[in-house]
Amino acid sequence: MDKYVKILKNNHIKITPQRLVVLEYLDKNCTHPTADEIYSYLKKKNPSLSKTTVYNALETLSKHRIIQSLTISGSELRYDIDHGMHHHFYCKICGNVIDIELKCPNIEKMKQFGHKIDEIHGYIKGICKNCLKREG
Amino acid sequence: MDKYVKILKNNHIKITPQRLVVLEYLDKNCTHPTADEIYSYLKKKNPSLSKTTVYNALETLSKHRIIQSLTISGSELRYDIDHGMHHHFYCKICGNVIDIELKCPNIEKMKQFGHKIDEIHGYIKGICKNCLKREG
DNA sequence: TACTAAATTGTAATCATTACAATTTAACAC
DNA sequence: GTGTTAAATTGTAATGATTACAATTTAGTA
Repeated sequence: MDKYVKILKNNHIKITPQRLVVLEYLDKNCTHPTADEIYSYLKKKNPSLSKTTVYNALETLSKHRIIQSLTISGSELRYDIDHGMHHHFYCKICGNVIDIELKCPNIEKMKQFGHKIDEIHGYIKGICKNCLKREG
Repeated sequence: MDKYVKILKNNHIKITPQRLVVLEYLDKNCTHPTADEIYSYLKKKNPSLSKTTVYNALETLSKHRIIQSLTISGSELRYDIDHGMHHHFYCKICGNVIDIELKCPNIEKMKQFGHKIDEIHGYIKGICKNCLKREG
């Protein structure tokens, strides 16, 4: 069975072609795209696709923890296939979001506060390696 | 000399009453308010205050690292006096943002990636202690 | 194959933030 | 103190991401 069909089935999510292409896009493009970037790309091969559907699919997938939304840029949400704990770096110049493969050693300590923890995000902001080189 | 005047002077920021009240508000209210919350409150005693001015003041103060903006909620920016490294907890039910006084032990490890690091944000999302109690 | 709840679609609305032009003011020189 | 000027403030209009909603279509099941 198709990989993405299986993921939706396992999560008891109704299988639709729209959800499948959104999920596939996120699985194959680790660029942390915005909803609009996903929509614009998929629209080419799926002309009937609606942007609202992309938003709906992203919400459904997020709810089931298949993907996660990143608030790192502050002006729009970006999306990421959920592949284990890692952090993110946001470059203020080029706007790219880069995975930072570090675990958070604080997770255990968080428990002491008594809140129920669902998500942990580590956002680092600055200027990326490439932009540093280019800008001198 | 007034505490807030001194902060602006030290940062070579032109002193205006609008900037002073915004800074004072953030210093005295550690509730991580939105621009609109700051504006609404200050407007009462400063009827001529414009929301654009609040945004401008927040941007100026952020640029000089006197305050920082939090992208934790995803739908609006929240502001915080910059009082040393700490994390933030966002309650998905009541919307409150709570300080989490934990240092990030990863800061040293970040250097290996070669990016210039300006800001580090630790965002934890879930359900806060109070909402857990209330909702059972 | 038919049924039904749920998903998709397109349009319109919302809301935080930014752009911009006109007016006012802080800081500085005299 | 007064005059000058660049910068700040103000109000309005524009932008842009996201959400609301109603009509249509469809996935999953009997």
